[in-house]
Amino acid sequence: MNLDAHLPLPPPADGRTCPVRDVLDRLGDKWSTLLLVTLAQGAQRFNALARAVPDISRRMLTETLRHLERDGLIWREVTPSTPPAVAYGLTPLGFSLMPPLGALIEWAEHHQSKIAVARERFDKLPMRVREPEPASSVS
Amino acid sequence: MNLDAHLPLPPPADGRTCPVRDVLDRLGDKWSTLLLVTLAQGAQRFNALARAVPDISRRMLTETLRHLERDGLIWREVTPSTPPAVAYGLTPLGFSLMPPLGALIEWAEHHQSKIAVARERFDKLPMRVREPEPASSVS
DNA sequence: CAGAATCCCCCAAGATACTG
DNA sequence: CAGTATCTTGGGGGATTCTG
Repeated sequence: MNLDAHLPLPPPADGRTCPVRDVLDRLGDKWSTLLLVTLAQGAQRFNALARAVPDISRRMLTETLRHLERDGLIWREVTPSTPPAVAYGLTPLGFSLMPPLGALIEWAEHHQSKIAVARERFDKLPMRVREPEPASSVS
Repeated sequence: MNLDAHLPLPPPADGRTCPVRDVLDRLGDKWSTLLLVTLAQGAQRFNALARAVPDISRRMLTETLRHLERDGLIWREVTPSTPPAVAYGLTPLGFSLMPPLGALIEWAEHHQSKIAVARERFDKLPMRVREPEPASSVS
């Protein structure tokens, strides 16, 4: 398998100036991915999103949506009625993220059982199997 | 675009029991992705990894490697010589993650400029453009 | 309805020092 | 060389309360 074809990372060593880090860090926070996936099914209003992701606090919902909007991944539309209605949806840029993101999610779904097994095996290891005692033939 | 084809998420709303979260959370931490990508170029020894990723502390390097090993994404091989030599490399499971992960990285590289522009635009917004004063026609 | 503001806690992660 | 052990801090994120 040619990995370079998949991993054209010019500066993989430098973490500070690497712009890829910025993007990946965002996706790595607790709610961004989940919200993007939810919005991929269609534009939603604020409370609809809150219901779709029950365990998110209002604060984090607002904050995460703000970040995603800032990055241009979602749009925000205010209908100034009373009470106001605010809708969110994916931008074209946001939609363009879906295929790779979906692929990653599919990978996770497809291999979750293997990972669970690996974790179980690792955890029941006697803790010193990985560190074989240094042959005590010293005396 | 058919998003369901990319996003077969049975329980997208439940965050606690969703096993996809576990996996994605790991990839979302500060060093996992970078180490996986580095190891994709070939197995490396501990200090070689430390040199390849200069700004990681030894503690985080050890800890992140341990997590990845626990998840079955990388293997760890101890050669009990003096001084000991420990090598790390991707397992088949780890390699299987590379295509989707590489795709995500490519997406990030390809769209970083758009994101940068979006952020700039957002940040120079007068802060109240997004919140038009509610038409006070309520009487 | 859609947030803003505030308080608080936990832990990821850095720095430093020691070891087989 | 390849790690531990300990101390410390920033900020991510929860709970709660207030408002237009």
